[in-house]
Amino acid sequence: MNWACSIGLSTKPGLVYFHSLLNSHIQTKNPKQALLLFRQLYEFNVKPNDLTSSLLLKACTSSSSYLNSANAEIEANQIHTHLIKSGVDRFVYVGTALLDLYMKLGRVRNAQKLFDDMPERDDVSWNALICGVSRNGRHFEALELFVQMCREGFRPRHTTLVSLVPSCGRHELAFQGKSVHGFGIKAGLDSDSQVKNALTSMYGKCADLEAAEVLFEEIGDKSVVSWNTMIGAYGQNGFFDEAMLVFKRMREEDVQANLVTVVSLLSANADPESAHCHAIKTGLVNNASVITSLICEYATRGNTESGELLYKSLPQKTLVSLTALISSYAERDNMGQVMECFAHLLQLDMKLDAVAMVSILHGIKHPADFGLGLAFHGYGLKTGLTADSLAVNGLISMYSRFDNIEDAFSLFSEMREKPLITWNSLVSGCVQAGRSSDALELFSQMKMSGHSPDSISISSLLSGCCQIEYLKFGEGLHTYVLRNNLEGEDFVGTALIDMYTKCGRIDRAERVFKSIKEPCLATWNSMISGYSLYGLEHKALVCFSEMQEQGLKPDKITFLAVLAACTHGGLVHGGRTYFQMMKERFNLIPSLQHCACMVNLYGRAGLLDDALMFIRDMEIEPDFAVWGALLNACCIHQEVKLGEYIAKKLFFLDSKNAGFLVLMSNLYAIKRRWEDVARVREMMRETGGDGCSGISVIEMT
DNA sequence: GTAGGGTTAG
Repeated sequence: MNWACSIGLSTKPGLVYFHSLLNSHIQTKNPKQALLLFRQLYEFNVKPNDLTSSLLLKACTSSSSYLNSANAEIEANQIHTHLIKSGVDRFVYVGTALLDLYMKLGRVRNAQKLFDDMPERDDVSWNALICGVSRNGRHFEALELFVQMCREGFRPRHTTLVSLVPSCGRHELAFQGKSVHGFGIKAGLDSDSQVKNALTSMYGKCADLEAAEVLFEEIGDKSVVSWNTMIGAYGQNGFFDEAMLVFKRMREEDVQANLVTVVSLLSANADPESAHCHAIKTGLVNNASVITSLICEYATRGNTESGELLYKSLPQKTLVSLTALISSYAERDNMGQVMECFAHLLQLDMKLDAVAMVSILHGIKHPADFGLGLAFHGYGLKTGLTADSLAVNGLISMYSRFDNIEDAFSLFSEMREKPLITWNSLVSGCVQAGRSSDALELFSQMKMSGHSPDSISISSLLSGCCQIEYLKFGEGLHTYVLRNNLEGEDFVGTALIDMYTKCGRIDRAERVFKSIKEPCLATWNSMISGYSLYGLEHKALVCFSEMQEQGLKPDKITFLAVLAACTHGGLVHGGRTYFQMMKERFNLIPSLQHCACMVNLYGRAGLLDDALMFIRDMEIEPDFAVWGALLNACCIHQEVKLGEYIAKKLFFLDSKNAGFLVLMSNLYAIKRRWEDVARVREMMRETGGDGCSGISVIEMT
């Protein structure tokens, strides 16, 4: 009662007062105060009505940080119970507000049940349902509901389209998106500028920039949102200069940039300095979203410390900014820091969403962390996150990383909507786990289910063909590539070259390579290593210089291929020169693989002293492969003494790896030292490796 | 209505 006195009320405050107070809490996005006020109603013996409840629900949905808190869900259930008890749940608009709250909490199933049980529905409740389903990533379902809504005689409004259209902003639904656009035109809803913005964005996300441009130019009153949409459309498709030009036009037309403009420009990477400058000038640099974008910029450049500092500078921590940090740790295999972030998130009373979950799962790579992966799977089941295809996708990838294909498959089969990306995850999971036949089987299933495999599916499948040397299937994929105009894609070209090389058809690999207009670095690399694999070292080296003439800078993989080519051709001097070039001209630090390659080069040429000196001068500790290369050379040149010395080293490095014993046994055999051969064979039996395990695959035609 | 954190590939 003190509270009433303090604002000068001598009599019991009426419901109207509470409503206006609730309204102000909605304005200030303060659900906690709204809930407190609602509880106080009972102290005054005031009975809330349907409007009170709907205002309370609206207040709850007004703040995203509240929706992300662990309490929100419990309180939503309490409100729901209260609504049923007081009987106000029969009002359509109250039910719709509750549905909206459940949707924003990610509880799609609860919301859907609510909708199914509604005594009556109107177009607003349909809109809320479609909007929620769409925002929760169930895009195909959103489309189905839209059709159902029309069938049941409800007339979609422009808000319906604005809710639905973002769901069509993905390649697999591009066709449906066009249909919805057509529907909008027929229904006369397309003149609305919000609808046009949504459609522009949709076309941008489907990489149909021409359609996006046409729509954008059609918008008579281009708002800052329209401009941002077009900047984003260009940026997402890699047209950074065009994004910058639109930004210039926008400024010429005196449209004030907002934070979304800055964020879009930052992610479009179009001259980040000027975007940053602009942000500072306009004061937008203090904004949390802008800072989050900067955290990402630093993270992608490997500068986690700056990211951390920026995060600490944020007055209000958000899930998005924390996710940016988490993913930069996960990327760098720093699960310790990732888990600290997770603990921090719990302290902040937040919960994971699908993106945050995926970021964490991405960092789970080492067998020791597999338990964590299982725990997060459990977390997903408990919080309902596993209904989101994005989160399931992360789980499928995680399980495949540990060769746990059965669990990946069972997650997959339980999914109602299977987006292309999930098929791709499973396909690449199978290939990585060495189960290429399963991957190829999935390919036909995915076509049967109506998906058109994209460049990612094809590149994964092609590398599966390498694994089982399945040339015929690879050729089939090549035809698919040509029929669907995917040959221009970097990944596809590279994978094709790789497949043909590994399946014994260097001629075809060469033909594919020559058909590519502008090969990227990886494509050049796979051609160079193809040549070197076939002992065509001169072709490999010509390729290497042509690549540089095109203005491309070789990387570590290029040099692995080049050094291998020199080894095959016995080009000792060349190899030495390229090794120097790699370090001095291109500032690349040689890895153990490069060093093993050099030892191999010297060793095969019989320069065992040079090989030894090379190992002595190495800046990193030589590993099994480096010493193994030298032992191999000893076999070739029948150097028993040195061989024995190296074999001892190898034994201490990894006594379980029987490879060196095979080499030693061969070495003794060449020298006809049969007693020693027998001794080594005995050791092989003791270590468990018979030294002869291996398989060959012959494709039956 | 617009963006920011994220998954699949050589």
